[in-house]
Amino acid sequence: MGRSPCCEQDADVKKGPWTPEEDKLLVDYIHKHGHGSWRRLPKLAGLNRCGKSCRLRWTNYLRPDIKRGDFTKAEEEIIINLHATLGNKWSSIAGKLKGRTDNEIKNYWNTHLRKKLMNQGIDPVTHRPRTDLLAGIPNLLAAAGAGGQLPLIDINAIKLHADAAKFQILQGLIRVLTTAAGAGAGAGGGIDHLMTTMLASGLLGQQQQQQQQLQLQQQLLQQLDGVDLSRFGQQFDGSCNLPPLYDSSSSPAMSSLSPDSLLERYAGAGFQASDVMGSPEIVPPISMTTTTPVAAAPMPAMVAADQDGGGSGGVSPCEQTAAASSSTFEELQNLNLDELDINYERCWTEMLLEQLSNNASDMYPTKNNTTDM
DNA sequence: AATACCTACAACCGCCTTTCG
DNA sequence: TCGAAAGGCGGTTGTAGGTAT
Repeated sequence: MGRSPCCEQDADVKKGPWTPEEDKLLVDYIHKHGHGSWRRLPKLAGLNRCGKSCRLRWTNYLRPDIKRGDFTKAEEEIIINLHATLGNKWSSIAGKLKGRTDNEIKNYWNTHLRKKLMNQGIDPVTHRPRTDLLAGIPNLLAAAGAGGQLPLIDINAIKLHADAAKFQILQGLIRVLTTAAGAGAGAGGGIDHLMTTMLASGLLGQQQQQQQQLQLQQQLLQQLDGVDLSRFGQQFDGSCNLPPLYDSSSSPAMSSLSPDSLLERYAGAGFQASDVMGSPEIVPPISMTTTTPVAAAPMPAMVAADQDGGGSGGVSPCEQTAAASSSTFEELQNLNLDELDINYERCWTEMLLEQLSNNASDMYPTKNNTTDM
């Protein structure tokens, strides 16, 4: 049994935006007498408002120590770091940012930071890389099986989604390094600055844990050394405009693919991906009859499967042609993200391949997914 | 110019915890 | 110790201003 609202008994109290006159009455009264009992304050101050409304107006807007204006980069970093630890404990977060109210931080999170993280490929709830880009694939394939007629699947779009998922994992890590490096230039480097920020924000207890994570990020940075990231045509804080997985405008002859062949193509063949990342348009679907693969580097999960003796039992076509291929994604794929001891439960390739193979084997249980292209 | 839609933010609501007689 | 009042908190809503059609 909850308490009744503080002003329920007085239906005549004013609601809505405060006028400058009301603000002045409230400020003048508090400067003279202090707020005392909030419930009694409105009557004493000559305001037709409920005490709770007066308290909120004072604490969120009129208090003299409130800092107005845009959030700084450093404040953003602190909010993001604290949110990763504390969750939606806005008042606790506000306690670490002088002059900012919980309400202001909450609003800023909901309107700016949440979207910013999403665009960077980071789940704003878990603060880990988003996996939702892969989430639609099982439904897609299930729909193909249930309907009896295979959908129009833009294979290049699937490839693009998968690459974007991987790319966003990189973005998440790179973001930490690049933003910290920019803010802390000349003061001992990005990592040092990040540590300083964390110390300042009261996260001393988390330091060692974070340091371990930073070491992993440094490993990544070493692997990125020499890769010209500007070639990918993406801003690290920008969003990826991904094409739909279905291309409804395509003719069936152009793009109908069984889950089997989809799996084969995705896992074994590789694609000419050099144009994909920089271009927002849908790449024309690959025809079923033009199957000459232009291989990118082998995906680690598939190489591992080959080594286990399953599948082709030998060198895959993509490995045979990898040396001659020229893909924008080669450099990223060669990063061997999967071998990094990153604290993600599963890498993107495992998730994608598992989803694809589960659906394929459900629909075609006896078929063997060998690459024979 | 009118309308619809979107975004940001102030304010409100309802529940929970703390305080106090 | 108990219950009501007061304060605190997080989620949600309302609204003003900006932008697109």
